[in-house]
Amino acid sequence: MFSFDIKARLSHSKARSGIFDTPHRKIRTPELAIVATDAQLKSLPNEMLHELPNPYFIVNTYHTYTKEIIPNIEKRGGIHTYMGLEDRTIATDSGGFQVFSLGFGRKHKIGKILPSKEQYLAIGEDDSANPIQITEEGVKFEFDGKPLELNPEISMDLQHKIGADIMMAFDECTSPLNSYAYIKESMERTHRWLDRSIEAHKGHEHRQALFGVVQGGEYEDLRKRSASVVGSKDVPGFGIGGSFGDFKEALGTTVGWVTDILPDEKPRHLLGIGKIRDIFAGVENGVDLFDCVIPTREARHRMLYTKKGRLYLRKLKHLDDPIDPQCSCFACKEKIPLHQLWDWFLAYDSRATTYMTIHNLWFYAQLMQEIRESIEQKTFFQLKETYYKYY
RNA sequence: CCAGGGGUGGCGGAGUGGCCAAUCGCAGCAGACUGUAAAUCUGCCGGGCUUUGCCCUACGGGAGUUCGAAUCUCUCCCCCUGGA
Repeated sequence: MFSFDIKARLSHSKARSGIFDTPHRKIRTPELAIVATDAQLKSLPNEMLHELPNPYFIVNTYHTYTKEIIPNIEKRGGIHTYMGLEDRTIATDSGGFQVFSLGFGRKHKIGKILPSKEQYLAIGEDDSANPIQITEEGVKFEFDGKPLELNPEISMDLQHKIGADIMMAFDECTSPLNSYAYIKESMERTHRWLDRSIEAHKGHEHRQALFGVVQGGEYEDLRKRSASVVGSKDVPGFGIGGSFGDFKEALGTTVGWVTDILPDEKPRHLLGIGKIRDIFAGVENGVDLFDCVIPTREARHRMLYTKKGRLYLRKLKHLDDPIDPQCSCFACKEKIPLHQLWDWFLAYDSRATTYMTIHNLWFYAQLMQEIRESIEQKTFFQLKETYYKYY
């Protein structure tokens, strides 16, 4: 269980394809996890989940905890039966990301990827009035008026209850606005939290794979330090989190510092990354697993993924054609015309976002398969060229 | 025919003498979205320009009052609600 077999490697690159054996499925890598924050996909009825082509999903511990979904998951005997996905690999995020996204990130209305240097200078570092208190012990916050707490032990306990195949160690995701000193301090705390996560996970190793998470922001020395500390732990795989630099091209380089040091024979999951260019950059730098809200969120925002790039439904709303005649998703197979999707959208008919979500998920499933095959057939760089024309 | 209430930008609907080219919502146009507080958010949205400003045309039509009117008066047209 949790063996990782690398099937093919690409020369002049760190890219590899492989098979990660998890209790519910052997997933072929590279693969992207679809984000099901509340143990369900937004805009998609649970009954339809098992009809999706995607083999890998990720559920959020923070949200299932605060919304008290976990007891229901337990009652159904775990996340796989709860979601009706007995034959898929499911991961859980630790809740650590919310420390950032609901704390510092929300205060500054910023994601972990910095939009521009100007914004950085305009905002500066200011961590006052962070609604979430972070200490060595863990994190205290309020939800719906009631005080709650999250720390490595609590996160592990909750993730055990959810029962996913892959779990993430409890970490803190820092912002590009944080100082070097803060990112270093936070990273070291994340390392200590990793030891506590591993300790709290004892006895569950056969059933659930705990991934240690590498942090260190955009700094080479911190990333390398984190990779060597986290990489030395006896865990079956690794997450790579945080921000990767103040311009998008830095992602590959930053990830590369980490994957050079992490044990080669274990899988790496690049947390929360999923733009198409970034997937290619990640794969090229030795990433095996990804997860991202982009396919689902953008579908709800009427952005359709096709081989010819991202398409605004708004601009195609008069067309009688399906989204992509080559695609085999439900929307395209049923030849649902673009104008119909638009009419549904205007009428607040959920079929609009449901079909668009399904389409984008199909697109990403297909993309990941093409990437795997291209590594095995040594055509990865041609494939990358093709996609870079439109993405 | 009488009484009352209305007619505002593509639509809905504010405004009732100057700060009104006119709040706001919808639709329209452009963009964003990376371990999901997101079917969300941002910008534009009468026309033209030398676009932190200027000019033109505009709040049913016309005529007035006034330094100044979408806002007041008169008149005409149209719509709605009661009553003959």
